[in-house]
Amino acid sequence: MPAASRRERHRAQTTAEIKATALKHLVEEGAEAVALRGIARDMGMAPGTFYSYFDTREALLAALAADAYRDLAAHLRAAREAHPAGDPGARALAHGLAYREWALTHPQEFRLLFSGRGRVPRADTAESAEAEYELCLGIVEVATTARPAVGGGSGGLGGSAYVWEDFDPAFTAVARAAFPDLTPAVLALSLRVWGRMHGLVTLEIDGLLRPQIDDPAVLYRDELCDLVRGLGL
Amino acid sequence: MPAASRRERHRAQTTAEIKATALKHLVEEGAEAVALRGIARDMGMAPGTFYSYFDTREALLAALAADAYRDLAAHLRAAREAHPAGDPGARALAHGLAYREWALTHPQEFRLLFSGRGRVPRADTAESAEAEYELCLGIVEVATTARPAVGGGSGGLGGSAYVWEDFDPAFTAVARAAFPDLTPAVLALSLRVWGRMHGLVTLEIDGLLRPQIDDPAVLYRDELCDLVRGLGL
DNA sequence: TGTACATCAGTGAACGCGCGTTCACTGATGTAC
DNA sequence: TGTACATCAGTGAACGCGCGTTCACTGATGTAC
Repeated sequence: MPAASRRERHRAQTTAEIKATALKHLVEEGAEAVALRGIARDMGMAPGTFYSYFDTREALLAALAADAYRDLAAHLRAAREAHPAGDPGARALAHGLAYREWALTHPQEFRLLFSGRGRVPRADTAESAEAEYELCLGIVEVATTARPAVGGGSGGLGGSAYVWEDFDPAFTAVARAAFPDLTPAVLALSLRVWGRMHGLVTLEIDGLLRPQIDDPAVLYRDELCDLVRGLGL
Repeated sequence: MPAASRRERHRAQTTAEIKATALKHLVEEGAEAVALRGIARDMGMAPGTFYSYFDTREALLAALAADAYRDLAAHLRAAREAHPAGDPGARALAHGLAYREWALTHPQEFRLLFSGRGRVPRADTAESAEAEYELCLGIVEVATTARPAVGGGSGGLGGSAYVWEDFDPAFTAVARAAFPDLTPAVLALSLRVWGRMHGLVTLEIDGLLRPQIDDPAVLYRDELCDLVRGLGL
């Protein structure tokens, strides 16, 4: 592969600058405030130039979303891996705490990823779908460490019987490749675990917890501890 | 009180029509699509007329949100009251199922209430604050029925020690008036219960569950059953 | 190494759109005597 | 009951804004011979 040409390097650089400028607007004012003209203005370029780099405004937002997914997934993985594999409880707890931490420090990105899909860009490229999967796989990793009690014991996280057909084939293929011991029950459990983390965090981000309780952190930690206990870790 | 004048009746009627038209747009296209000019167009009136009825676009959205809160709270209460007070487990389960049901049948209203506060109108009138409280009180009602195990037993939903000062005084005043036996621990528990219901429902509404699991209803029901069991009901 | 051609980032103007809000004004409804 | 005045819903035009996207064109960078 030959060294990147001047054009190629410049192109990559400008693409990055567009994304960086867009991200600035996203962070400061939210996704609706990410406007081609605003970005062009900030960069001192003509509005039309944008279309040399992205097909459409949606494509830009999709790119930002893919980046955010990767960033979040990396943050969660780092949190997990700060604890030894032999202590799955600590890893699960760390993952959960990191989820809230990232959401609080990146509220607009969090909203971009999780709020109001349909009007916000879907992951269409293979690249961003991969990033989305990676996030789920992190939770699956946590769930796979759960102890037998999970199966349906009266104390643990019981549930209905699940079979592979209940899930998206593309996703299960990836998940089973990553975790050979995975069972449908554990996959279902993963989604429930995600739901538990997501509920309190979303309520807090959207300002629905704050007015009523001073310190949502304590509440969230309690919930996570319960969760870890429920997983038998 | 004298009978409403012709003007008053007409005013009430037009206000209702504006809200109804706005709601139609909200339901069909989302909150961003609720536009004064669009509403005026639909109603065959001049754009400026709107300002005889609402101070601003935000005020209209706040009114819609207050209505939605009331509707949701009523739906949940009806679900609870379909079961006898002597069966708190059934009431709790019904409340939880009704939460998802309402969200699925009113996704845009659900988003209006819970997504991206800050850019969406806050409840500013005493009226809409009341509607917001009512929703919380429904969950508190569920939580107050929880059995002693809640206190911190290893099997139930344990947690940190909470005191009244951890919560918003205005809210606790209302809540304690409604439920004299209420303790800080139960109030904290209420918020956690809300979080559990909210997490999976939000993920589903935002399309994050669907791609991966075919039938989120089963998952959600499992989660609720676990919750009810955790509450000792 | 130098020339001829292709590529494509970037320009600047324009298209067409819809929005929230304001304002001077008309005309019907309500009120006071 | 009738007249004089106040209220206020409703009009229609305008203000000023920003947006996404397209298009004919310039000029620099890259490629082939």
